Amino acid sequence: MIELEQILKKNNVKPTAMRLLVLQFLLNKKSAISLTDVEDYFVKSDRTTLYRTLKTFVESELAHKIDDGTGITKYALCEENCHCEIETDLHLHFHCKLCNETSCLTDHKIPNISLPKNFIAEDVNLVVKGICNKCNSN
Amino acid sequence: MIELEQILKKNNVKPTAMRLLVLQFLLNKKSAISLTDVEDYFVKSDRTTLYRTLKTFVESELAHKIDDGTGITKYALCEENCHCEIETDLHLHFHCKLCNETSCLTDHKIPNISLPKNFIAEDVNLVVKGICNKCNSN
DNA sequence: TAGTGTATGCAATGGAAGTGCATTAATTTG
DNA sequence: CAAATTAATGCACTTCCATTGCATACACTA
Ligand SMILES: [Mn+2]
Ligand SMILES: [Mn+2]
Ligand SMILES: [Zn+2]
Ligand SMILES: [Zn+2]
Repeated sequence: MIELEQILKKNNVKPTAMRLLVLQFLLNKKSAISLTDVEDYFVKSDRTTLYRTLKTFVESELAHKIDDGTGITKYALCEENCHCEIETDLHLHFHCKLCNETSCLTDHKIPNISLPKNFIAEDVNLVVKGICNKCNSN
Repeated sequence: MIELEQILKKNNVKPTAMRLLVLQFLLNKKSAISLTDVEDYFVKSDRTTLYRTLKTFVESELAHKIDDGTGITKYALCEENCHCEIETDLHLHFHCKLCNETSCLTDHKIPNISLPKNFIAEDVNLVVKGICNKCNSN
């Protein structure tokens, strides 16, 4: 678990006990998680602490926030060397209506969007809703 | 203003006084509006009525809901013959960080999104945030 | 005109994000 | 090591918006 510490330190986040645990939790998840998910798992910790832990992760570019349209903010760890850049890092997010899971399709980068004259793009959010591969095979 | 009635009737919405007024309000707006926008304009009407009016419009495909990432639901009238179909009707939405306005770029349809094997797309939300043409020229 | 269904208004609820402040833990400094 | 400073945590509270329940008013039909 020294590795966990390294990850945090690399991003200039002090490795507190709580942060290590939340990081581990995130690492184990293949799909994006909500604050409530973390809260339900770490029942003994305070919601605010968990909230701020996630916030810290996002601010230090360890994780990114996902607005999947459900109204509940999701979080997922960033890929190695991600800086959430619009051209290189931003990717498609998929929300399954059946299992209700949101996942990062990191291989599917946001396509180039042409905008009308004089519009400047600084951020893009692309969410596809539908049925995921797991639910589709049932 | 008989035209307004026609629009509502065409979509099987009974043309009450309130609905006609809200429809007119939407027609006059070039950018998307929030429930609070409507509420601020029609100060004498109840918020719930306005809320349900917008809901009715969305359900009868007269308008569409827009999740622009601000956390505040926006509404805009649909184009003629729109059925909010994923291939033909869904379009790009732009949110300006400066003037805080969200607009429908109806000429910019959602590009074809390739998904991994066995994923089914049923809905897509594409929002670009940045600086709009008006704010850019200042 | 009576009766039925829909629309409206008011009050209350719910869910989630975010903040203020006191307390505790960690770190720095003398 | 002890005192002082800084950072992290926990608890209570707030805010904001979406949504619902229910009573009343209105519109339309038989
Ligand atoms: Mn992602
Ligand atoms: Mn639109
Ligand atoms: Zn699924
Ligand atoms: Zn603008």
